[in-house]
Amino acid sequence: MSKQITAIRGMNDLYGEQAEAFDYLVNTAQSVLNQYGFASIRLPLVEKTELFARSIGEVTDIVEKEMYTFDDRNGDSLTLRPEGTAGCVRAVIQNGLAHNQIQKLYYTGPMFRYERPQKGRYRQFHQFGVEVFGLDSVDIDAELIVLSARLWERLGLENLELQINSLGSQEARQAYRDLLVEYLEAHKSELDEDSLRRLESNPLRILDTKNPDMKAVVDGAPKLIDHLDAESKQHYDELKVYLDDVGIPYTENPNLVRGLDYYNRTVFEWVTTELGAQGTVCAGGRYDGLVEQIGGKPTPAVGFAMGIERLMALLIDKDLVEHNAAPDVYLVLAGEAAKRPGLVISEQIRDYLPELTVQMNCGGGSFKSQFKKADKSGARVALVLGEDEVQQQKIAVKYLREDREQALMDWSDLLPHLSEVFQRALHEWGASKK
RNA sequence: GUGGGUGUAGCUCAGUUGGUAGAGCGCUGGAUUGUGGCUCCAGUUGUCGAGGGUUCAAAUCCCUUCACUCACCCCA
Repeated sequence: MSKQITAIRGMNDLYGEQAEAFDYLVNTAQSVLNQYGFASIRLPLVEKTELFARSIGEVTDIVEKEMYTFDDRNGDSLTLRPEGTAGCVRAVIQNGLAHNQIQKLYYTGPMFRYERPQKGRYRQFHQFGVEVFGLDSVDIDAELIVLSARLWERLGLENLELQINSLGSQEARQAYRDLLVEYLEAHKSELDEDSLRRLESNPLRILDTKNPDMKAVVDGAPKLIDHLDAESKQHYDELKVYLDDVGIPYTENPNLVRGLDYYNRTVFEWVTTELGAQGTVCAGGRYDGLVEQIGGKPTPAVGFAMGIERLMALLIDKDLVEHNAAPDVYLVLAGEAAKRPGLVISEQIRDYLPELTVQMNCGGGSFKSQFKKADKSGARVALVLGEDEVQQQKIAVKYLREDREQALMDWSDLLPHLSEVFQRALHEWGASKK
């Protein structure tokens, strides 16, 4: 026996309940976004490596050690996208979409990061991203938060906490960063190993530490919110007013920073305590400088991304997935001789009553086991097609889960009666169910 | 990259102080039932994650390795 080929670590097959949850989530998100007038954009999975280096930040962990990077046959360095914003911004610039116009876009698909897998974190994971270009004022920041809240409501998700913060302008943030480093240098002896490393790479992230021993140091640190530039301060205050207006509760988290370099001003996260360590289910913010940084004209921009696997896990845990509708009709074939006409008749039903879903039993099985399958499928009625001694070339409509039959008729009579019989059957079934 | 836990049937797992494997679910067939739901009977599948070692004998003890999983880190 040859060695079994397995999937790549951290890249999972989704089937059954999970696949259903995935599709349900994406479809629902899409429908909400369409409701808000956002348009779909489909983007490549592979981009030039330089794009991510320039946008995400050269010294982030993502770029330094988590990207799937390889050489194309012509020697270009390419990378499987580790996130969606960079590619979206590139596409918007390249296609002139931000030229004196506003774009409200959404996309979904796989992202790739070489990380050690754990709950809610995989090497191939999926995001649903939303990006808006060309709007500077805070009402769009608010709309993004509001529409995400509506999505949670549509999905039936409760207990998601909204955390907000402002990073200020690039300049204010830089100035604050210097101030923070100065403070932390003075308290270097109290810092843990991770924080000492971050002091070099990304000092703002020290504020976000999970180490309780660091609480005192972090609490004593200067707050970014106290060092915002005036415009950002006003922008942030307005955001809170908008959120109050629509009645969306939020928590101000002064330690909420971003792993990606390009954010400024508004940042927000929807978090849950029900998923273990990976509690952020949706995160985003403003990135006004990024378009220019990647080579476009200065264009304000704001967006967010949802982690599909994490939301899926919540939906499944709470049994919130709206399942695919059961078939209306399950075709039971009594005897070998019924197989051939079975296909013909099931197609005739689909032609005649295209709104019905018809599942045909294929591959045989005993009469009894076919009924078991019919029952399991959740179908409303079983259409029994028989050519054996019992059925004698008759069609029988049987109500599943009820002690009711049945309209026997010859095959040749099927089509004229089909509509009437089914409609009556389905109607009565529906009525009895209520 | 670091640390903990776990690998036995398609799934969930049991397997006592070492004696070459079991249950439930599922699946298949049958009995009963109003040709399906409940009940009952029968059948079905394993290189016990992989490689090596100790032993008369290893799922069980030792070493190595791989995979899964949780946490750190990172992040959606």
